[in-house]
Amino acid sequence: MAKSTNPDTPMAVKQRGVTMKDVAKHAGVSRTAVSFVLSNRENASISEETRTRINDAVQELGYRPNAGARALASRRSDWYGIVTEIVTAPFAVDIIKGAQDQAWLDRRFLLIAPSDQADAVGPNEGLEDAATEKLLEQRVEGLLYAATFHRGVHVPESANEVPTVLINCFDADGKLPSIVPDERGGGRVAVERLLQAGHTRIGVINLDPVIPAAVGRLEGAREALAAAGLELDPELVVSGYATADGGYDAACQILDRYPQKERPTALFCLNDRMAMGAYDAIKERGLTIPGDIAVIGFDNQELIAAYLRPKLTTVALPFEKMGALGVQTLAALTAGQPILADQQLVDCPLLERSSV
Amino acid sequence: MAKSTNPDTPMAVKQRGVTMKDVAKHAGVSRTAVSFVLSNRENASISEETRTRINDAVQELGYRPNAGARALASRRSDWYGIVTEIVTAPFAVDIIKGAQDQAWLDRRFLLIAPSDQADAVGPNEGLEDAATEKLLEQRVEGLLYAATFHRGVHVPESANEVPTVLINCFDADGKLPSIVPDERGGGRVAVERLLQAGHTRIGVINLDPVIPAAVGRLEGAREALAAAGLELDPELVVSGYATADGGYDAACQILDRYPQKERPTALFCLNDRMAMGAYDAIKERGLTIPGDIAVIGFDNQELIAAYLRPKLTTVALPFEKMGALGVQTLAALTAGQPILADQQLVDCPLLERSSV
DNA sequence: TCCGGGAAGTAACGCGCGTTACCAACGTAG
DNA sequence: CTACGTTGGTAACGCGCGTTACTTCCCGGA
Repeated sequence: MAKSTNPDTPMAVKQRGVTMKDVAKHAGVSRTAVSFVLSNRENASISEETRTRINDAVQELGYRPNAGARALASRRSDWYGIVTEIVTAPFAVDIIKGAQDQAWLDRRFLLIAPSDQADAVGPNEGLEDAATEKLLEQRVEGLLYAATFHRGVHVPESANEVPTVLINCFDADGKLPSIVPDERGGGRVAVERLLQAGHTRIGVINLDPVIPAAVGRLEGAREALAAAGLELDPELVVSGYATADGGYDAACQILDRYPQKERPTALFCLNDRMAMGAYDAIKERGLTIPGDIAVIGFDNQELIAAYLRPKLTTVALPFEKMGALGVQTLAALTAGQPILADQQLVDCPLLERSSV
Repeated sequence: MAKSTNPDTPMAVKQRGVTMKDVAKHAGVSRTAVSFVLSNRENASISEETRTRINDAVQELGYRPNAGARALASRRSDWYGIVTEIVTAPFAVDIIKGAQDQAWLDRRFLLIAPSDQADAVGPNEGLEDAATEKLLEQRVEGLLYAATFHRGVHVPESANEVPTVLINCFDADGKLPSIVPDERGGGRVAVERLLQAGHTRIGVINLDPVIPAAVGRLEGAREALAAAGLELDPELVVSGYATADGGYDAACQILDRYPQKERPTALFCLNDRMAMGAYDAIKERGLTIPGDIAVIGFDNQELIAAYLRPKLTTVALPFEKMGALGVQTLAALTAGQPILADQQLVDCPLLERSSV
C-alpha cells in the first residue's frame, strides 16, 4: 500500500446537507423554533400553525438531523460500544444480534470494536485497550464486553470511566455486572429430560473439566441425578477435545467399555460438536438414535443440531437473550437506575428435537 | 416497562472529559497550538519544545479527543454504515468480519444497522429505508449493503446521497458497484477437482435452479466438464430443498436410480447442508466416502464441513474477502478515486479436506 | 386606564474542535 | 534604516444543534 502523502485531501463529495437554519428560513421562523418543534419540547409554546409550517418545511427540504452535532450539544450520544472477539470468532454472534436488536429498539447505536485485531503489537497485547480507547473517543455512553465462550476476563482500566456490562463472561476481579448463561440449570434440564425418558445409566462426554461451562453443566447433571436418587458414575464421565473427533473418541470409549447389558442407554454430550462425533460412533456400531442410545447435546449450534439426522435434542445457550439483557442492563446503569444483581444468570432452555 | 415521564432526565454521570482547552491551559499555550500538534499539521510552525510540552500535557491529563466534535468541525466522520440482514441470519457473518477488520485498519468505524427489524410496519416494509435513514443521520461517509445469500436487491433511494457498495448482492437496476462471489469459477474448480480424481460420472445435487448461486455453479460445472470433453447428464442433476433432508432425498434418488456399474462415483452438492444429507444417504447404503462415492460441497460452512466425518472437501464462499473488498471499494469511492469495475468477482477457492 | 401574565417566539451562548486570518519578533538583504 | 521573509505562535469564526434568557404581543381583570 502506498503511503498517502497528504492524508488531508478531502476529495470526498461534500454534499452540504440541509440544516435547521435552512428549514427555519424556508418556514420563515427562527432556528430555535425549529429546534423546539423537532425535539418535541412540551413546555415550548409554538402555535399549531407554525408547527405544521415547520414540519412541512422539514418534509419539503428533506431535512435530516445531524446526530453528531446533536450529541455534541446535548452531551449525550445515544451510542453504546461493544468490545468483542465475536466478530472474528462468530460462534456466539447471536450476542451481537440480541444486543443490536435491543439497542435499535431503544433508538441507540451499537459501535462494534474487535478485540483481536491484526495490527496489534503482540498477540493479545493491548488490543482491548485500543478498542476501548477508540470507543471512548466516540463518547459512547456505556460499554459492553462479550466473549465467545463463558470465561473470566480482565477489562481495561479505562472501562471504569463509563457504565460497563460483561456478556458471556465475568470480571475476574468481580467488580463489574455480568450476564452469563445458567450452565448448571442447563445441565440439570438435560439430564432431567433423559431421566424422564427412562434412562438411568447415562454417559457424559465432558469438556475440559476446568472451564466454567464444564463445571456448571456437570454440576447440574449431578443435581438432576441426585434428585432422582441416583449418582453420577465417574467411570461414565470421559473428557475429550471439544470437537467432533473428540466426541467420537469419547463415545467409542464409553460404548466399547461395557457388555451390552451395562452399556449406558444415553449420552449427555457437553457440546454439540462432540455430539456430532458421538453420532458417528453410535451409527458405526449399528446402533440407532434414539432407539438404542439417546443423545442430548449442549449449545444448540443450529448448523449442527438442526441438520444432524436424527435432529439433535440439545440445550440452547441464550446468546441472543444475553445480548439483549446486556443492553437493557446498560440502559438501566446509564439512566442511574439500580440493577438487579451483579451477576445475572440466563436460562438455558431445552430444545426438543429427535435424539431422545 | 414504565413509561418515563421525562425523557430528558440526564441522570447519567456527566464525567466532564478533559478538552483541548484544558490541555492548552496546562501546557501554557493556546488551544490552536494544541490542535495543530495533535493533528500533526506539517506546515504548522510549532517549536519542538512546545510540541513536547503539549504532548506531555496530553499524557498527564489523559486527554482523549472527542470524535463527534472533530467530525462536526472537519465535516468528515470516518464512519461507514452497513445495512444488513446478516445480524439476524448469521450465515454470512464473515462479511461483517471482513468489513469490520478492514475498516478498523483504515481507522474507521462501521455502523451496523439491521435491515430486518421487528418494529417495522409490515414484513420487509421500509426497513432498509429506516436503517439507511438512521445511518445517514450519523453522517456516514459511505454505505454498504450486505445480503446473506447472493441475490438481486433494491436499495433505498436515499442511498444515492452517499457512495454505496453492495456486497454479496447486486443492484437489480444495475447502477451500483457490487462485490459478488465468482460462483461459476467455484463450480468449475469443484468439478475439475473431481475430474482430476478420476471421476467422470458425476451427480449434481442442485439448489433451486433460478437463484444466481445455482445458475453460476452449474454453469461452472458444465464448463469444467466441457473442457474435459464431457457433458453434464441432465438425469444426474436433481434439485432439492437447500437442507440436509433435501440433500438426503436427492442423493437417494441419484444413488438408487442406477445399477452399481452406472452409478455416479461422485456427487457435487451445491451447498454443504445438502452434502451433509448426502453423507447419510451414502453411509446408509454401506458405501464409503470417498472410496465408493466422492463428495464435494459448496459454501464451506465450517461447522458442517470441518466436522463431518470424513471432513468435507468444499468450495468456500469468500465472505470475509468480500467484506474487506467492499470497504476498500468504498474507501476508493469516498476518496474520489475510480473503482476497478462495477461488478467485482471474488474467487471461490477449493478447500481440500477428505471427501474426495 | 393600567397592570399582570400567559402565549409565541427569538437572540445569544456554548458544546469541542478544525481552520483561516492575523500578529509579534527576529533575522537578513538592500 | 527600511523592507521583507520566516519562525512561532494566537484570536476568532464556524460546524449544527440544545438550551436559557429575553422580548413582544395580546387579553382579561381591577
